[in-house]
Amino acid sequence: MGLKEIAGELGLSLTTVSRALNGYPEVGIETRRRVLSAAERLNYRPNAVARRLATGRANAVGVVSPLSRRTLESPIVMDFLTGVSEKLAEDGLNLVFTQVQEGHEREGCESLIASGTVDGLILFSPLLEDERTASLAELDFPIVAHGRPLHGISVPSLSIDNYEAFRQAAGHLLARGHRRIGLLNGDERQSYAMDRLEGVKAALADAGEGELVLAAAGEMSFERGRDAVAQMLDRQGVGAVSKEVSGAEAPPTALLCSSILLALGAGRALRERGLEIPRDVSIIAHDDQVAALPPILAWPALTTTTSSIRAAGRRVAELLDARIRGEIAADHSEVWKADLVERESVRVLGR
Amino acid sequence: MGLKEIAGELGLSLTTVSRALNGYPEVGIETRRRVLSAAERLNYRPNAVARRLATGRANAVGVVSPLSRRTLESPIVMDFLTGVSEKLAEDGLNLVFTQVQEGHEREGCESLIASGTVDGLILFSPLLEDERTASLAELDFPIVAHGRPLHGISVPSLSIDNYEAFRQAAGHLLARGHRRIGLLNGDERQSYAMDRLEGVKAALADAGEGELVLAAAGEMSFERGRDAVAQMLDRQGVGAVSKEVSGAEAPPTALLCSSILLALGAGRALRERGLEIPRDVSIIAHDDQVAALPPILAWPALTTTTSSIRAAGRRVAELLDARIRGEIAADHSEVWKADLVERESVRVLGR
DNA sequence: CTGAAAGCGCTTACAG
DNA sequence: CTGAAAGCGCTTACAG
Repeated sequence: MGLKEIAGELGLSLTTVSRALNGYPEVGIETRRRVLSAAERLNYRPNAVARRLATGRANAVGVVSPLSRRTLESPIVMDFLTGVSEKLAEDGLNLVFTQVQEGHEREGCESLIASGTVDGLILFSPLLEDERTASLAELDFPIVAHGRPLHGISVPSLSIDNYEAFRQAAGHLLARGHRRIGLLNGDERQSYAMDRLEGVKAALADAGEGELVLAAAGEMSFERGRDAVAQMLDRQGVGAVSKEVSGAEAPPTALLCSSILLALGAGRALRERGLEIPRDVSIIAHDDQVAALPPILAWPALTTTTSSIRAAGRRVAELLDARIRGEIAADHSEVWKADLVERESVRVLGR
Repeated sequence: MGLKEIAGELGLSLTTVSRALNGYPEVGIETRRRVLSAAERLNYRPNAVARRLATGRANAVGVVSPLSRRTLESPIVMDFLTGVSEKLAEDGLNLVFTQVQEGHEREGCESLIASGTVDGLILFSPLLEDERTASLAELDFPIVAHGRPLHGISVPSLSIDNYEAFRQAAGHLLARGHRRIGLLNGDERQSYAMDRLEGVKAALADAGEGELVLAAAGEMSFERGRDAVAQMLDRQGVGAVSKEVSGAEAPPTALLCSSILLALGAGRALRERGLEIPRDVSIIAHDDQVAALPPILAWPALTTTTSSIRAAGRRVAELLDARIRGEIAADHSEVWKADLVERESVRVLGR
């Protein structure tokens, strides 16, 4: 069931059979018909490995994602991957998935590249924001990043406008009378989290009033959301929230959360202390539109800044495809706007 | 930076260089040293594609997972994948990930196999339980399944003892005075869900009392959990639950849920109607120990049957490795026991 | 202990 | 429109 068998069967050369199968124009119409039907009949499947070696094209792309940090965000990674693989499947490309220990991203990429098993690489968010992996951009290999690259790296990238999304979200709260705002952010060494922090600050500056009374950064897990809020409340006194004690030491009346999971954790800490959303504390969270974690998981349903991570995955795969074909430049970058979707977790404060 | 360069540099043959690099014993100690240091100096990376073609070994395994049904369970798939990829990374194997449209599992597997890019295949749960993919077992290709294969297929597999887990969970409820039990199950065409249903039935039979008053099967999402319980309550009247009206038409006092997400949805439906867990309804859910979805996501924390899907992923990868090397038989199967972990979602009913 | 040569299954100039 | 031949970068009998 190799090319050779077909050629033998038909009394043709390997060359002709190969060309007929690959749709080269110079093959006679009748010859092509015969080849195609023989291939069908013999259930011929080309050996991708041999083809790779001959053409130098792997027909596969790699996705590199750091292990430990990501695990807690697994639904997000998975939805991204689903988007990527949908698009790749349409184009007949394989997806080689590599999780690497944090800090070993560079090696992971290099060995994938050197092994010749991929034509291009997708970096999931934080990678390019790590100094150690910054040099990957100079590797002269097709790479597309999800996330805004730092350090002046020029890699094609797709990111969402985190700055604007969180500026708008904070503005939304300020317009509804909130003055003490908290931010439960992701790891602020990563651009998306940095941008969100800056966005919140910008909104406060624009408004000329209000302050950021809690700014926690780190892992975006349920536990951390709960712990951060619990700590704050226990330190400042639970009563402070509902009684709206003023002053710098008073807890926030509203929380911006970088993920649904973080918001769920925050909600738990509040509820454990008898506080209610949005009566006592309002919440806006960022929603990657992960099927497994809808904003209605929270009670009440969360107001969110929304952007589909799955659609982003699709688009990143498209961009990588284009990049491999040399159709887009190394500094191509796309920025998607996130939508503010109002639900039930924000209260208008009386004056 | 190929073998040829090193050979040229050192005045050795390709043969010797290749053998030195691959640790063959018949190479002179001094020769090996020189080759190794030259390889290091020239930053030699073997071309995996060429090696594949020459050896017939791909040094990669494929994971095939159906697309649509899985998306809602993405954290589970992802944690499984993480387990698999951890183990594969240790062994220097690549992971080729393929999501296929439901019903196209067979094609997905076949084309991966035919392409020669993988040495073995991992089937994620439901695959082998589909008649169309049953024939894969006869393909004479190393395959390991996660889940209990149906139809007398003999593929090495790892599964958890779903029957026993749910029998025990139902027994736990029966022992605490519950007589009307509901089951929110996954798709019962799949073995894990079938087994859970049977387990519950067995417990009821053992006890000689109690009945299954709600048995819903389908997608394991938050929405479906909520809708199934909402429908039931709205049909039978909310009051019926807390007042513990007896009779066949009365709603369950306890719910067994095949996933945390399902339990969260059920909890939502209850809360929306003013019912509380476990005061009005007790819940036990199955927990795959997915980092993103801990049982404390629910309020109160859920009592669960627990088994790590990530550890299962690791083990499945190990089994596939062994299978590829011919170390285990086609009918090798492992069954893991799930642990019943008590938390706060089960109430003892007064008599 | 080392090397010349064939081969893995394709693709693709090159020649006709 | 078709074919003979070289080549992709390795591995591995086989011979010495």
